[in-house]
Amino acid sequence: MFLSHHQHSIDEKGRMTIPANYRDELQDGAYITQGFDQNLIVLPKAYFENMATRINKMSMTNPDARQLSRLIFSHAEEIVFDRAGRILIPLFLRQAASLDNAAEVVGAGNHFEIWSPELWTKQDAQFQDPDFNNQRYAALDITAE
Amino acid sequence: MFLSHHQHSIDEKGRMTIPANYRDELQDGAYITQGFDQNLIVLPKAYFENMATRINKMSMTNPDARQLSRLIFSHAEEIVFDRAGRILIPLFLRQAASLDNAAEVVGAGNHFEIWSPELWTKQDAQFQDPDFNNQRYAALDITAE
DNA sequence: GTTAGAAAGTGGTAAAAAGTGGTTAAGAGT
DNA sequence: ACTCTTAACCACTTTTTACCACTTTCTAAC
Repeated sequence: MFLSHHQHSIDEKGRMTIPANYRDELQDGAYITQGFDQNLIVLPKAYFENMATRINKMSMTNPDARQLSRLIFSHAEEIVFDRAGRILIPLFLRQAASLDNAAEVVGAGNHFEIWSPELWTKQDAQFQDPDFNNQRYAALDITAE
Repeated sequence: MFLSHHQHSIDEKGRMTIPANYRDELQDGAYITQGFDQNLIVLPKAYFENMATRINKMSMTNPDARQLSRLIFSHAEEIVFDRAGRILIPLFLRQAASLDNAAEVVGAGNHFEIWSPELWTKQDAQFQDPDFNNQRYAALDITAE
């Protein structure tokens, strides 16, 4: 499970360290692609393939389905680690997420996201607003059992 | 069951001792995350995973689901004890709860909370006011069975 | 009530791991 | 064959984690 969030640097080559405690879950392979909110998403292989299957099942006559398919697949790449636990983020993905020389790596349960620090700061600020949180949590109906 | 409350210190590294009689219930693992009232909450593993499963089932194409997922997972961490029974509270959580060098550890039944002493004092003062208690809880129904 | 023992809480230190920057080697393309 | 790009490797710095030792508080027995 991908939790917490960490700020890491991106060097001129586009290399970024993946948090050490995330790497185990990516052992069997992983993919990076464009997210829905001007961010990037990284998914373990099994999860990505599951998603791919579902998208492929959608009707090709549905314009939205075609768009979704393009968004995910044409921007996806398999992830490769170097010895120091870094991955190379392709230039087109860095541009898509407005990434420069730093990034926020954000856990999201079964996957994690990569944000530009500026955009993440805005996003995170919302989470400090109690009213906002109450509304979101209400959808969950948290109970002990 | 987590009962009573204790004031403990937080050192420069962010370490805080968990009350000895709380530790047994966290034996199988636990998570710390942001609470609703400018505090932190600590949940036993089963409780947290139950919630996580529900969130992960939601569709990634739903913007609200994505928000909720980020809110919960990016602010949560698994708890690890050192030999002295302490946990490390990450800086971003300490900031979210206005924690400095001391904290109030507050039992809440199936989980417990961590408060800044100042905020807890305010909260606690309300409980000493009979009128406040009477009005506030009238709508909630508590029966033996 | 006093004292001894044990447990809990706190502070500090050293070893290990994580993260970052740079350099060299390999390979593709011209 | 040469140049440019990419990827693997190496070395350093910083942070983190595990361990150790001390002080205080609590418990229990005398």
